[in-house]
Amino acid sequence: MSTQTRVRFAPSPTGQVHIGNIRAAIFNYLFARAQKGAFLLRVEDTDLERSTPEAIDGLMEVMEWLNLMPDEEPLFQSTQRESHLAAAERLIAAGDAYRHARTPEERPAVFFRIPCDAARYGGALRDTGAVELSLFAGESLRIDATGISYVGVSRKGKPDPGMSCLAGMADGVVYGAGDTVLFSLKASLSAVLAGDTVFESTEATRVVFTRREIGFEDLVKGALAKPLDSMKDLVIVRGDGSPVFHLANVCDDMTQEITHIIRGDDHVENTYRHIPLFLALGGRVPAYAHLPMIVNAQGKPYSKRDGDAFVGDFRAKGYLPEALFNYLTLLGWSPGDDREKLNRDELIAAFRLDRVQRSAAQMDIQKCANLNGKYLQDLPEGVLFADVRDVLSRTEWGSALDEEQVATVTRLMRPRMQTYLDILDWRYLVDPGFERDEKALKRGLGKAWQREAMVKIAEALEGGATLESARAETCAALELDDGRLNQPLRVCLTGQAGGPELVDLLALMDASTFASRIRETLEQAG
RNA sequence: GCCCCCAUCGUCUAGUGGCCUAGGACUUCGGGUUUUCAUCCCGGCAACAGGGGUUCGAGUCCCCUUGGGGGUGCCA
Repeated sequence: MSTQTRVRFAPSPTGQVHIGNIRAAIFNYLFARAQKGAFLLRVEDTDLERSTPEAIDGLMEVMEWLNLMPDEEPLFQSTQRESHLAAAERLIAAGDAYRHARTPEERPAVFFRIPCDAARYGGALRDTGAVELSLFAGESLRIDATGISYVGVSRKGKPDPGMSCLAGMADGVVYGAGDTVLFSLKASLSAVLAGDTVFESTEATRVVFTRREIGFEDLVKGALAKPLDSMKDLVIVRGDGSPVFHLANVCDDMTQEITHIIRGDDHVENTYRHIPLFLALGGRVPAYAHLPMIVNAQGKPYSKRDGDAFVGDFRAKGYLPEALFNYLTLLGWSPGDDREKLNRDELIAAFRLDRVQRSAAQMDIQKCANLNGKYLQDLPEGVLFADVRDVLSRTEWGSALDEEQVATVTRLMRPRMQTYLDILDWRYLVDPGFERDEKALKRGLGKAWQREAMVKIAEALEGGATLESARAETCAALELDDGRLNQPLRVCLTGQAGGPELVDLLALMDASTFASRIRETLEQAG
C-alpha cells in the first residue's frame, strides 16, 4: 500500500482560468509539496460543447506562468470514457445501479443507487434517531425501485413535495388513517429493490423511519454530514450514453490514485454522493478538503460581468506570477504568524490544510498590487529592465528608448511602482507629447507669481543661463524662497503633481528642452 | 421551499477558555524625514452580527435569531 500523497487539480477547460480555480490549484500544489507527494493535473474536458482547445492552451499557459507544473502527464478525461462506461456496467451488474427512464419519451439513463446496506458505507453512516414525516392529505406517496416520492407538509401547512432514495428511509413504515400500517419498506425492501414491488397510495398520512446521515471529516471544515433521506439516486450515464461528471470524476480519481481531494466549497454536496460511489466501485475514499470561495469587491460570487477575475487579466495588468501566487495563498489561508510576503519554499514549509479559513474571502486588488510592488522592489535589475523594455516597446513613445535611458528612468521610478501597468504613466519623462493633469496645473501654476516666475526662468534659460543661475535670479527678482519654485517647476516639467525627485527629473533633460516645456505648459494652463 | 455550510476592523487575517483594555497587513487619516514628490519611519481611526446559555472566567464551547453562500440538473 502506497502512502504517497497524490492530489490533483481538475478544471474543465470551458473558458479563461479563474482565480478561484487557480487558487485551488495552488493549494493542491502546496499541499503536495508539503507532503512530499505528487501534484497531478486532470483536464475534465468531457463537456464537448463547452470545452475548447483554446481553453486548454490557456490553462496550460497559466499553469506554466505560475510555475504550477504537474508532476505527471495530464490526464484528459475524454480519453477515459470507456473506463467510465465499464464502471457503470460493473455497478449495474452488482445491483448498485439501474437503467431507468423517468418519462416514456426519455431514453433510459443509468442511475447510481445510494446503497441501502449500512455496511457499505465503511463507517461513514450514522443513525440520528427516529423521524416522523407528515404527509399532505390526499397527495400520492410512491415507493418503487428508484426511491420514494411524497408530498410532505411545509411549516406553513402547504404541500411540500419531496423525493428520497430508498436508503434514506430503508426501515420506513407508512401509516394511514387510524395508525394502520399501509406498507413496511423494511419488510419489502428486497422486493422493492428488485423492482417486483411498487407501492402507491393517496391514503398515507405519515412515514416513520430512522434517519441516517452520511458524513465525513473535512480537513478544512471539520465534521460534515447530510441525511440520506434528502438525497436521491443520481444519474451516472446519460440517455445518450455519455458518462456524467460524478462517475467520471470518481473513476478518474481512482485511476490517478488520488489520496486527497482539495477543491472548492461548491463541491461539498457532491462529496456525499461520491463517497458511496467510491465504495461501490471498490475504491478507497480519499480525504477531502473544501476551500472557501473567493468573492468579488461587492462580496458576491464572481460572475461573467466581473472584471479582474481571470488569471490572464493579472498577467496583462503587469502582475508578477510569484506575487499573484503569494497573494492568492493569503486568500483563505495564513501561515499563523505575521508574515505575508513568503516565497515558494516558505509557503511550502508553512502550508497546512487545517489553517485554511472556513469562510469566503474577498479579493482586495489594492493589497494584491501592494504586494506586487514589494516583489518588484526585490527583482534583480536585469530582469526588471527587460520587463520594463517589454512594456515600453508596446508604446509609441517608449519603443525608441535605448538601454541606458530605460535603466535610468526605471531606477528612478522603481520605488513607486506597484505593477508594470504603472510604466504607462512614465511618458512625461521622455516624450514632450505627454498629457498634463488639470488639478496639477492649477496647483502649480494657478497663481500669478507662479506663472511669472516660470516665465522668468524660461527667459533666462533661453538666454543661455544654467538652471541654477536662472533659478537664483528669479528667486532674487521676485523675493521668493528657493523651495517655492519646486511645485511650479515640477508641473511644467511633468504635468503631474507627483513623481520622482526634481533634481533627478532635471538631470534627464537639457536647458532648451526644459525651457520649451515651460513655455508649452504655460500656454496650456492659459 | 428543502438540505448543507459560513460569520473578528471597510478588506485579508492572528486568536483553539484566562497571555485580548483583541495583534498584524492593505486602505484611510495625521506627524517626522524631504527646498518639491515618492519611498521610508512614527502614530491615529477602525472589528468579535444579535440574543440566550455552559463556566470562577467566552472572540474562543452549546442553542436560537439574523445575514451571507453553496446545493437542490440526463452542467461541471
